[in-house]
Amino acid sequence: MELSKNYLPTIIESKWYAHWLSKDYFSSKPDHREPYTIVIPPPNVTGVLHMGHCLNNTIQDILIRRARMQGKNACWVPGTDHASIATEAKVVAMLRERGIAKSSLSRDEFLGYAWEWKEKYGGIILQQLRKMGCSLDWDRTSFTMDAHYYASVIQVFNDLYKKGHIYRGKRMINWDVKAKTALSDEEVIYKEVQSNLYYIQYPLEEGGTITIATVRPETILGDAAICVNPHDERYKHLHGKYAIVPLIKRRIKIIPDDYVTVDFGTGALKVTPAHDMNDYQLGQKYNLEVIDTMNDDGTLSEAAQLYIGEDRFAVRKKIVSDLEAANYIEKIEAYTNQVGFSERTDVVVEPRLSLQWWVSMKKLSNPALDAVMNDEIHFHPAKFKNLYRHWMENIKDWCISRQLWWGHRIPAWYTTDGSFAVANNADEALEQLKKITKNEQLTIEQIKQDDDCLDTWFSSWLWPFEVFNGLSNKDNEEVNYYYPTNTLVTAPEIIFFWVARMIMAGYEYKLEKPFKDVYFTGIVRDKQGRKMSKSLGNSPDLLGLIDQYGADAVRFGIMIASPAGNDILFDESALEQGRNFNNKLWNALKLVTMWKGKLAKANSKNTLASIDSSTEAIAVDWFENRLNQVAREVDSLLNQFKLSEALKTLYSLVWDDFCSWYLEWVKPGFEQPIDAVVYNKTVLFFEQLMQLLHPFMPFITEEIYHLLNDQSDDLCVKHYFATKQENHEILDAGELLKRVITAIRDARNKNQIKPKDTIQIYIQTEQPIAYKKIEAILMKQVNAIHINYTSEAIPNTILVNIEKDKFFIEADKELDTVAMKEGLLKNLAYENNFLASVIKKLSNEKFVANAKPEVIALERKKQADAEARISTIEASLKTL
RNA sequence: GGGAGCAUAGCUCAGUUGGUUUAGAGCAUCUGCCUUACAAGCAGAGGGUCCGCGGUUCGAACCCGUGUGCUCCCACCA
Repeated sequence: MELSKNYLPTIIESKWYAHWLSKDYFSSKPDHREPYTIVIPPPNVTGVLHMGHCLNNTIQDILIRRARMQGKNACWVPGTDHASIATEAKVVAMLRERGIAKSSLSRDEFLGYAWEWKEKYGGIILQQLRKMGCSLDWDRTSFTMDAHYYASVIQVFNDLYKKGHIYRGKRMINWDVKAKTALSDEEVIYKEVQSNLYYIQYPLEEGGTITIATVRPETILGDAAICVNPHDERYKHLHGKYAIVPLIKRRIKIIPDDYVTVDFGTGALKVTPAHDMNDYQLGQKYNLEVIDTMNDDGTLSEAAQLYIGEDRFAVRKKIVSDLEAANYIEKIEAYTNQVGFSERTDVVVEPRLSLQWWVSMKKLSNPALDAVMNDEIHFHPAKFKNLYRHWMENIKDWCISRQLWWGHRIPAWYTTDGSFAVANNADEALEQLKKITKNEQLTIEQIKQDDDCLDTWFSSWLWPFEVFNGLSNKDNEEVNYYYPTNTLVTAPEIIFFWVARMIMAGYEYKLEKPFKDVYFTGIVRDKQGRKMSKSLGNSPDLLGLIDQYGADAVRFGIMIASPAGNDILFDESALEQGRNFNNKLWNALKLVTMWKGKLAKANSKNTLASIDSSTEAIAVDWFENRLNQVAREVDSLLNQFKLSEALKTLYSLVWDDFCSWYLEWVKPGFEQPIDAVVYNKTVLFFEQLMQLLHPFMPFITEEIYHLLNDQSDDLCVKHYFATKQENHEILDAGELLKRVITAIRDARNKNQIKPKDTIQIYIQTEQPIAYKKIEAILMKQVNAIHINYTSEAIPNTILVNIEKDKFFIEADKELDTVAMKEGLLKNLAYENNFLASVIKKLSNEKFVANAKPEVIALERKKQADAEARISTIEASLKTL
């Protein structure tokens, strides 16, 4: 079969993915084997694949494919998250385009549209994962609003309520005025903003004024007090006196409290309990009136008295000009401050007082904190333990209600008089409410379920067990087999949102950790180090990249640049490197398959020792040892989750050791046959390399595996070969050969001997046997026609020193003795300096007295070796 | 404001308990090659005050202190 000039991934990739699926290789059932389980961090059902997913899922696929090849029962569970805020926002936007307002729909009608949308677009990201080669068990595809999942969420809510961990309370919360919903603290992103600091004079009741500074002048309509520091001499005479709020003329008290900083602004703070977290706390302390001047959409309410129904930012402008007109503004300063924005809708968050559902975290968090601190759950890299501890030790209650329709509806029912009951369904709630209200006549029509939904994370924290129906069908065979899962791969950004909470839910509901290892990936940034984001437009089109470079190249590119826990700077040139690597493999395949037609008959013994030329025996022996050595290294790196390093190591093994050295060493001369034993060994090595690489680059490795040898099995499920302990003598012999070849090639280069010009080599050595063995390879690799041995220097030749041995290169060429001398002198200077530093060390009595014997022995050897090299160089200089 | 982390070649990073490290790799750069697998390639080379300063030690890229610069997390002083 004719192989294409370059590797063409597209057809090959879809061919193998379809083949693997048809063989059911990715599906897993409990059996006698050791399980290896990963649950995917479920992407938003609205999501499309971006670089973060690419990194994250490539890592998971590497781990899963490796486990599969280790003979474990690998199970990688796919799925999506209903992502309440994000999805609801998309559906609302879609409806708006069709000219439908959400407010014109009933809840059921809206949910109808939402499900329709989910069915149509919800699977896109899962299809995209197939393109990347991800070996997920598609039969297990889960969704956080599947019927059993929904039921479990409701059950957990009921259970935590019964245990007293869930309560309903009025609190200051972060309010998203666009989505009209509460946000948890984690969903607020603070950004630096250029604001103004307005200095506003409030008239004092007894005459005169007091000036306060604020960035939010529109909130003065809700002012309930002015607060000053008790020790501030400027205001001591005003404690307990009254000031008048401009424009609306409300009378407010001046109170002292340590909270106020003397040297900020004017040292006087206006207190607006309804619209600021800290002011609210002051309000509680001094029993101040809470005047909520804002509606849920960010417009001003009746309570504001002025500008009713107008937007908060419009009002800010208006009130400033009105205050200026009435001479209340003393001055306006430019001021940079941090303002909270909604993570989902990017509007300025409004602190707002509201009645919400909460989870009390303290008790739930204790076992989860311990599990990570005593390494029952391992974090990779471990530095995230600190971060985790800090958050867990200062954990605050979790606001879980969201004013949305898309999600798990809060299972609480209310009567018109405000009584409520938490239950699994309306009927149960009715029974409870009859008792609570002591009204046996209460009917189901008279009670109403809470309109709100639960925070998305309140469902995703059950993911590691509920994908196996672990709560809805307790202790079933599957959950018992697969749980706890092995590795969670996720971004450090969601360590609190999700990781911490899964650990809590795991201990609460399974009495067991949800996973053994957590691998935190870095954040994918662009070349300039900026985070990839839609608004910056710096996220590349992943599917476009896969089309352009191939999935294997994309996987390679993203992995080669991503050390564990460090951010990765994404650069398309890494994908080029990946593509080039694929091409290199492809060309090596072309070379080896070319040999197939030209096999020399293997002799009867068919063993390496029988190969008539010792040349190939050495090459084969060396590479076999090298391959086994690296296979062990890679295994150890992967055990430590050093995936990037493992890939780099394999890359170098394939490119340098296999292609640049080994294949060149065994390559037969033009039109010459290759020994069958060598050929078979070479094919075996190539297969083993493909095995090692398969988890990283599944497609090309599978293709090459089949093209090499027409195998009936598939690499995807083939178990790893057993590695052998490497022989260091053989490895050293290989290294020596490489060194000699490189040094002679360098000498050829420096003396401008054309590649086609042949040379003769004279070796002066005490160990000719070592070189006899490698003569043939050496000649081939440096284009020498003869290798001779000599006991004395050969005049008019180029000299190369390797340790104590000398190589005299005879070429049909004028020699540049000046340059050679310069080179030798440079070398000599280096060696002399080195020797001096060693001697200095050895002549230090304290060193000899204190250092370990093996360290001293080593220094002595360094000295002897350096001295030998120096005398060799000196001798060479004399011959010039 | 509180905390964590990082600083090694032009770039991205390795460098295990301090001693085969006057420091390695990939990419980029330079030189020579269209050598029958591969120019998306081959061969070779150059490139570093291990952020500054001080200390511990026989010995420091590594440990300690300090300064500088960067990144992230938490808090959110109006």
